Amino acid sequence: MSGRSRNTTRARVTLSDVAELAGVSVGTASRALSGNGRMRPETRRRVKDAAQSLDFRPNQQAQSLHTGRSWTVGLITTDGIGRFSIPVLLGAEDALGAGRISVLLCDTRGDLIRERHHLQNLMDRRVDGIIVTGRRTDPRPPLPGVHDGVPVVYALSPSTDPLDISIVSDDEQGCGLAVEHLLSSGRARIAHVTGPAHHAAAADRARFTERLLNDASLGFATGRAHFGDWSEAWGRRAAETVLRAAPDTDAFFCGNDQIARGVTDTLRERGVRVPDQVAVVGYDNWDAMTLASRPPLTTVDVDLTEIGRIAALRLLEAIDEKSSPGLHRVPCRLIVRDSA
Amino acid sequence: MSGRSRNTTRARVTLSDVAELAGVSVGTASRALSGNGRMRPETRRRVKDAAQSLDFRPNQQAQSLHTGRSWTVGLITTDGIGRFSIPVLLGAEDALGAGRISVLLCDTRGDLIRERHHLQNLMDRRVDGIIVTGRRTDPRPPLPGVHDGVPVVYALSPSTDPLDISIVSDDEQGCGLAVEHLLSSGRARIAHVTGPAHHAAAADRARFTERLLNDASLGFATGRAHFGDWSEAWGRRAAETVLRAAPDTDAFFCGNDQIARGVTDTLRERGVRVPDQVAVVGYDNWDAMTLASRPPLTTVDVDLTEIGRIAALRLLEAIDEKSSPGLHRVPCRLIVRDSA
DNA sequence: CGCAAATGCGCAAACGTTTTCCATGCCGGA
DNA sequence: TCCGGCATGGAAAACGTTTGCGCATTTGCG
Repeated sequence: MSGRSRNTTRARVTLSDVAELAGVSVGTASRALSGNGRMRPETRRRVKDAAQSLDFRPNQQAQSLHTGRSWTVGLITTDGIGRFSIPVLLGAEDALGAGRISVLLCDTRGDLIRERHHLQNLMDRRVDGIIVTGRRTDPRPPLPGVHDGVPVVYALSPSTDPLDISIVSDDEQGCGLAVEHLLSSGRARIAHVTGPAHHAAAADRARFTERLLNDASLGFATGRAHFGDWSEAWGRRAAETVLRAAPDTDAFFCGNDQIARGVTDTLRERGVRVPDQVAVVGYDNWDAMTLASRPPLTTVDVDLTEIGRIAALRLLEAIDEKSSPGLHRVPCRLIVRDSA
Repeated sequence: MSGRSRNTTRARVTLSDVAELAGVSVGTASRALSGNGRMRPETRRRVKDAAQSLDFRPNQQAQSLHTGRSWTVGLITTDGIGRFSIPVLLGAEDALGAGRISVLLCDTRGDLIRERHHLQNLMDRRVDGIIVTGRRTDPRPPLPGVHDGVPVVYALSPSTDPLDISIVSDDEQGCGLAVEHLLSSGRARIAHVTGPAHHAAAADRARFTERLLNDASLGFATGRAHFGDWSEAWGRRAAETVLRAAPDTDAFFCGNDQIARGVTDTLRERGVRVPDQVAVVGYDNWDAMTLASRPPLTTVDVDLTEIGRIAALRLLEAIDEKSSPGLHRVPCRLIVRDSA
């Protein structure tokens, strides 16, 4: 056996090795490989063959140093990396990875010190752009101290500055899908159970839903939205409350899937048939909840991956100076299962 | 208002700007800031002051080009970025970010082509090391074509090559915790419900559990482990089966929390009191399942964050040539809640 | 066949650092 | 007074690319 360890390739090959083998200068070799400059086809061939036979790969650091582009973007997630930021991240990585751009991951865990530190690091590395994302849909203050020419896109949590580029979910349209679906299947006594009132996701959805019901000359079955937390336990409790306050309720529209599942459990245990007697619609389309629920939940899918993808595309535009500032809303989709 | 957009700082400052302001040469400025070389304290001060007043930050790309270290590691996740790889990733990012090392994220989505592509990209960027992680605990073939001197650590899914550095969860010890807990609380008719037999996580845990029961002169309550999938629905069905086959079963040890929750639901609906009559123990400590379950689940916590952290530390060692090859097992913890 | 234009390719600067080597200038000691 | 040695800091090479410039050499056209 050779002394070289397994799974390895030979030491690093530089452009000058290629040039030497091809019998040309480094400059020519560079132009031959990049396609720039005019030269005899035969020369180009010779260089390309040399590069191939040596398995040459250009040193990105050297390239970046010279061109000023690092082909890297920073992805800052503020609220830990969780169920919401992952799909966004995936969508972004997908759109960026299609080109030669890589993603530097930074988790700030909601800590401003850490955020500044990571930001500084990203600037030092000369990233071409930055995507900021977070768990909550509440607006967040813009990143402080970003250098000129480094564009930033906010995904999921928009920036408070309307001139920044932000990509968010279209909650209003999402609520529209749910309400529409319930109304068109003949429901008219709709209750709304959701998360904490101080979360934008809860407050906004409640507001939109109320307006939509009003537009149909209806209101909440219980006269108000029920704010609590995002848990199944709250869903279970709230369902009891609603059934007591408005026994003729024929539908629950819930602020997320966990609440919806809790509601469904209470209904089933009380012998209320879903969806025959009461319909239930969730929000988020979280498989682990919607599929395990009995019956599986009809829900509003916030297309997080698409949000990430669009954020990445917008960032690429901005990097190419084709900026398009402002807020962009990504539509939701209704996933119809058995609960409504 | 100035023409400069908000939230920005002045154009990039280089070391030569600093040197000029301090009235020294670039070389001297470099030494002054890095602490290398001897020089008059006053000169060093002058340079440092200049650097500070200009808000100088060295260009990482230039540094890396010269020193050969990129202060970057690649994190390849093979199975999409999911519930299991996230905490690993977080732990790694945590341990690495403490230094000046950043993480380049690569998601291969189980595609070998994509894996090669990402790997190539990481090599081109001259990463200092690579962490490979995946959703499954099944061993995976080592990364092909890694250059000499670029260490690789496998987290969660070990490499099939025992000479590679792999960090995995200690399933045997984890099962020990669960079985121990059940036995010491007087259970003796223990059933085991778990995922697909062709998943290492399922097969291993079943094997370990059986051995542990045998050590206590016991066996599975139903005489065998029950393999299915990782879902609640399977847990619900399996519970029925077990209760029919061995009505005197007094405990369920489940391969994950979803199955455990399903089991618990069936038990409750059949009027079996948990944990009074039958105890239930899950695996993974997935909050969304364990806390929403009624009662909340006692479970084995696979310390994924710790796995990520240790993987990062091992990688750092390997980068500094203090390699420690082989498999390393991270112990689990038992989280006792109300179900057992 | 001669001249201008086009083509092909090498040279060297540049990107922003780090580091090696070397030239000062100053000290003390002989 | 002269010299060795040390402290200080400058010049320049190096890392591996890209690219502007200019010199040959070929080509085109009259």
